[in-house]
Amino acid sequence: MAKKQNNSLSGVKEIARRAKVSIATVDRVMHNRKGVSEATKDKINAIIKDMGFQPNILASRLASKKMNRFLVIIPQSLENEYWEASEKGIDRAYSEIRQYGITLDKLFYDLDSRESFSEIIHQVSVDTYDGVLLAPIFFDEGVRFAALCKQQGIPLVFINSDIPGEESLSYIGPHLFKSGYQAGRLINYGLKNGEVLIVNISTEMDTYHHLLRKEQGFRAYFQDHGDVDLALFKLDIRDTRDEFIEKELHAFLQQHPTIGAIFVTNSKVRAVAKYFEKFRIEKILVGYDFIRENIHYLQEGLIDFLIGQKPEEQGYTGVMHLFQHIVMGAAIEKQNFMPIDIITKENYEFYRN
Amino acid sequence: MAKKQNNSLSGVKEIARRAKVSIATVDRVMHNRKGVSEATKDKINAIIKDMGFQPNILASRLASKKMNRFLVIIPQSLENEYWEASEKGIDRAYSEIRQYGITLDKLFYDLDSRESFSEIIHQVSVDTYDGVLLAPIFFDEGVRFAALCKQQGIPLVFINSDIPGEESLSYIGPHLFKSGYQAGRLINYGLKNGEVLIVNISTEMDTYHHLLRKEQGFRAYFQDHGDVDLALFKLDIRDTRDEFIEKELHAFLQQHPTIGAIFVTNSKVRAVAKYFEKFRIEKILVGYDFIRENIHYLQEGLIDFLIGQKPEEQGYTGVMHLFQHIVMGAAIEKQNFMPIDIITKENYEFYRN
DNA sequence: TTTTTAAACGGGTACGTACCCGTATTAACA
DNA sequence: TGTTAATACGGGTACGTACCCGTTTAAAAA
Repeated sequence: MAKKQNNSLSGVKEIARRAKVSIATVDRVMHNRKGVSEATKDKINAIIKDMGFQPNILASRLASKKMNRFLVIIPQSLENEYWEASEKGIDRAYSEIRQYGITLDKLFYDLDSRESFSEIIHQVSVDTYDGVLLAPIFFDEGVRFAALCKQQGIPLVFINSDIPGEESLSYIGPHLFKSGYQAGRLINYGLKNGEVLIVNISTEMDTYHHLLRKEQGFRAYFQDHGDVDLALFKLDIRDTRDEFIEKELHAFLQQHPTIGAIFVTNSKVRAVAKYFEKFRIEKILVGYDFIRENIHYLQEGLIDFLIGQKPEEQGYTGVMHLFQHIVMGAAIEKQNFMPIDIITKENYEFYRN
Repeated sequence: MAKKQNNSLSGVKEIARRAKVSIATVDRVMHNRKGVSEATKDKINAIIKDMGFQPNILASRLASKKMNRFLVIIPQSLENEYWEASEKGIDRAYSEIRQYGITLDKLFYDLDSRESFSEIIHQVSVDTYDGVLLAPIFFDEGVRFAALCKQQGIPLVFINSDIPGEESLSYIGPHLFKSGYQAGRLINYGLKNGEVLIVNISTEMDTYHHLLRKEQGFRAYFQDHGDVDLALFKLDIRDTRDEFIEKELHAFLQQHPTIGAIFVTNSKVRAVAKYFEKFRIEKILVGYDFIRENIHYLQEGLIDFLIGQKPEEQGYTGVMHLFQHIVMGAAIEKQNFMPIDIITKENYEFYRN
């Protein structure tokens, strides 16, 4: 069963023995510190390569006692299941790596307040951190913050939404355009007759911009499949209160009774489902995010498909990327798109966000 | 940036100081070894609880040098992408935990040969292992092996297919019935007219049994949704060669030209797609597994949906469960169903198996 | 040549825990 | 009371790596 190890022919000690130098010198080479002649450096590197030597991370972390500080800046998760999941993923990652000497600070901003974000990035001293995870909802401020990190040489990981041109360690999040494209397919596949309506529900301009990308993907699907010549209607709702949404929807659908399917570009699909329930409307309904109310309407059969964006995994992966890069010195994929998950009444119970 | 730790008010040393005993005694209590009086044991336990002490796993593993041996028994992955993925997941998990002093042996049997499996379980000395991961394709032999492990007190994890009544640490794999149910939904949602055909392609009885569970789920969907009164046809093909499959399919479809959708209960869906391609047939086609050929036909638009069973994750999770339980002493979920992933032409590029 | 100075390297200790081995303490029995 | 034997405990070393500090060696300057 559980036995003891035997090998003393591995590790830095063995390398030192083979190279006829001390452990300290091997160590210097491994961390490319100065104080080693080119000759011995080459010899040691050759031996390391030959042995396929992998340093013992346990011993390494134990001995170094190096502490790394990570900073996380995400929207408040209060009453927001999506960001709650994201934070959960962050916490899960943290619990796995804290024993490696990581500390993690979390800062939250208000999803509806650009100022709250601005405030945070002005108050925090980024240079006290070794890595930052950011959900850059607000574009301009995000750009400024990224520039700051770059200048300080601090690795920055984006989750949920990307700021393309900006330098960053990696992006982890959905491919908005293609998830909209996927929604197009799902609706086109099932639609027997009638027209299609796209609904954007948002008050903030920045978040609206994300919805537009999904809408573009959605429209692209129907353009690419012109065999079905279908009218695509669009409705922008600038208020997130249920009554307001209901009113706008109702007005629109009175005017366009032939609508057969609705695509809601975010998690507010629940409000549309609620409206459907109230007026006993049966249309194809597709929206976003694995959150309680949406799942409820999925069960009820009012929502046909939800597209999941894996916020939990985004948070987890984001922190892990920082860890892999900063602590383990590993190379990181620059673009890391989440899978476009299709959630239905039949498979939601097995779904992992 | 990266600084040093400061705390010397944690760890066994601090416990020893508070309890006015030596580190060795604290250690004895923590591993409940004998040689400690009840009084001091209680005192130390109280302090541990009070401090909320968590032993440093790094130091612990480093010092103990305890080796754990895991055994993995799965089908040969040669020319089988599904099991190839599974093995990849196992290897990924192994590479993450090997530094904790784990060694892992892999044994492979032939998916088409019950004897090859029988042979393995008779030759291996299970008692030299601390945990076993098994893909129990062959039912009876699986039962026997599970009994053996139970008798020896060795934790056993099943992946891919479960042996219900049997004692095991956990099961990790798909919910066959519900994945079939999901397929039913997908077909019913998209089917404009025509009838539905279920195709089982398998030569081995044991694997056929798994297909049956999916078929049952599929049928259940149509029973639960009687509003669509639809004929469900069924075709069993007992040979996995493409020509044979083509012939059987062709014969059947000549007789039943009104079939509008086909559900193939395993990864052999590629053969049906190939047939569709050859004869330029356009019907809804749903099948299983994220493997190269299937993806190809997905791209071509010949397969509409693939249901993924996450073999890579199954393998990974399986090994990790053993590790969590045996090394970390953590509690493990007994049932661990994989998500029922829906893969389409639009989202396959982001899919992770 | 001698002195200065930097480069190149080795010795040794520490990280937090595991566990061997030896000793002090106490109980049990002759 | 002395002897034995178990019980209770402490000292100390090891795990593999990091890194401080000191010493040797060689090159440059005097």
